[in-house]
Amino acid sequence: MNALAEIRSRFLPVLESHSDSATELLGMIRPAGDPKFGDYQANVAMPLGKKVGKSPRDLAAEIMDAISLEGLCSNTEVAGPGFINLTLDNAWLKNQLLASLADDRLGVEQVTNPKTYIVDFSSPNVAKPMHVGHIRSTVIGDAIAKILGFVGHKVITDNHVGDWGTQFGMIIYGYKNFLDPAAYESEPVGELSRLYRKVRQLIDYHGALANIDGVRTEIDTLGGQLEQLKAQQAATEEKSAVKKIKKEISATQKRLKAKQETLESFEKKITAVETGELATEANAHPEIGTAVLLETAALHKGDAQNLALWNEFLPACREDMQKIYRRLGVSFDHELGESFYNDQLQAVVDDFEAKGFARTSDGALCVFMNDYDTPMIIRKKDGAFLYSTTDLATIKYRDDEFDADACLYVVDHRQHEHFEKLFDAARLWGYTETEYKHVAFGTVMGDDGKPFKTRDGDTVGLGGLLDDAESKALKIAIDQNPDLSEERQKEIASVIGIGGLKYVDLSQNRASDYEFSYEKMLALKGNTATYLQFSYARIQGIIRKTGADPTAIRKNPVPFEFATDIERELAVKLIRFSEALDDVLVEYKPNMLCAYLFELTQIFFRFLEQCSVKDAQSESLKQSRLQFCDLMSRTIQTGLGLLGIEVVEQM
RNA sequence: GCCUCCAUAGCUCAACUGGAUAGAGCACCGCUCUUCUAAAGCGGAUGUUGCAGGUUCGAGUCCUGCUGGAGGUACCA
Repeated sequence: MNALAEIRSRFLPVLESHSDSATELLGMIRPAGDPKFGDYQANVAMPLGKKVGKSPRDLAAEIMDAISLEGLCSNTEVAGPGFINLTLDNAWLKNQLLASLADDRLGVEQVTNPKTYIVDFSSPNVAKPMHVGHIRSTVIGDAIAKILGFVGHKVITDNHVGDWGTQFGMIIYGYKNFLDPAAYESEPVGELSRLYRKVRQLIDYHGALANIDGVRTEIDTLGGQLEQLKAQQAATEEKSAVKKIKKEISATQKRLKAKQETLESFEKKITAVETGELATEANAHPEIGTAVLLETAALHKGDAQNLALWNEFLPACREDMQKIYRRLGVSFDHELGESFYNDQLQAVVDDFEAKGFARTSDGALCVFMNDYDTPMIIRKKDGAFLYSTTDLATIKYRDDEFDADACLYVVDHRQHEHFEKLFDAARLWGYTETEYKHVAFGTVMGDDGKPFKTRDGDTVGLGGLLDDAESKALKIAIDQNPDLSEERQKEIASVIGIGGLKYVDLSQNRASDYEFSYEKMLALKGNTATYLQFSYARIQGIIRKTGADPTAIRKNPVPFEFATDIERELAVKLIRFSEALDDVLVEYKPNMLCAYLFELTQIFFRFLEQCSVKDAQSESLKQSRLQFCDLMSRTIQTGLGLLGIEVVEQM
């Protein structure tokens, strides 16, 4: 049973007698901010007192007279301006612990009104090298899906793979012009990836070459403007005018800086090609940019050769992706990529046109919506469809097939506006029953404070990062467990290494951008998965050493004992597992569960320091502590499991 | 220009959506292993929550303005 929910349900009738918005007030009953105030606190009296014109303290007293917390709270007090502090009854707590001990679900009740959720996550582009930025959607989406499922919802996961985009035009062009047949024979994906990078580089080169003079001119112009503005500033005396000029100066400086950065990156791209081996090839393929677009267009129109190549490339690319997913332990119910929707796009566009939701503007078919300056384009003027079109088709397909109550898109926050438009368009189209939600997450930044990009050579790809995480964990695993077999050591290293990597993404508020740090990704100390996993392994050690049988512990429990304060503290935290899951689902924030597990583990390690199991003063206390250990190990295992992180018996 | 998000300890981040004295980890300095795994525990300090106002019993959180950063902004995804 969820203690918070139980307290709230006891408050509800009393609050209803004082206010019409009792349900809202329930949100003001929450875990106590400080243990000295008890376990929970109700902050309802302050706003309510104001509303009904009573002193909050009097009202709090009145509420407490009317309420029945019999058997649930042993102590209540009104404090400060009108806080109601609540302390759980120890007998009630012990009963809850016993109930959780006997329950596979650790006392977490299933929701009474299960819904169907589609969780759309990961969605990488195949055939493009994956980097560390791609891991975020995958682990966050996976965790949200698992948690939704655990609390009793029906969950359908779908990986909306990018398997139909321009990158295939590039690879096809590369295949036709630069293929190394031997390399392709022995390592097809590696060769395709090389072709992708090469074509990308040549396109960037020609793009830079074509635009660099323009950028130089712009820089000159901006520089001139800046001089003028500065002269103006010096000649102006009136305050508001000076302020205005200052603002323009700073805006101009900003633009100038941006242009200079562009210039630098152009220069880099040009030198990289001209001083390298690519120079002659660059000259031989001056029209590579348009050529690639033509290859892509041909593919989309069903050109036999390109389609055959695409069919040849795709399985290998997908298999390469699956290797990463297998290592991450992530799987999907569906992997309906963009190509899957290809033959449905025309119908979507026709429908929008027929119903008058879209009209042609500047040659493109556009959906105009009130809240936006720019329309959502669903067909380009060259007749090609876009991401938006595919997304609309996906909405329709999912509605036909799955009839979900909600659809969550776990995607980078840079696509915020795209999704706002998409959801509006979907509602316009008639999909008003489903709740669409963009579960956005922050960008992974490089150490320069700019979005993380794979730079050639000096950054590890995703696979390499996983290797490093495992090999670093392996060193410590060998050091710590010299007697274990090599196989076991490797298994431990994999669980610890991968778990640590995932935990970095999960433990942060998903909304924040975060700075990629190699050290942080591979850290095994502090607030990391390793810390949590270690508590589990410790418990397994205790169970081994004491010769206890976990099944027997659960089947024949003794009453829990609180011989020390820390045991009660641990008890309170353990029964809050269910609250932590609720907290995650309010805003789909897995870091709420990480924070819970971390705090729980901190308490647990203090418990271990203070409370010997083996040398407990009495047999009954020893049993009680074994029961704590069992509950703890299952809470960690389940909690980490919901985050997609495994545990090991020994480490 | 317009729109969205962000600014918290030296660093990386939390803060249960308006609650009581803003918390962790990292890094740094000590201490604790013949006693269930030291991948642990204990102790040590650091803050005008970017700036200026406002709203109220109460603001890191809400509103206004400013400064600084990131992203988006008609045919990329």
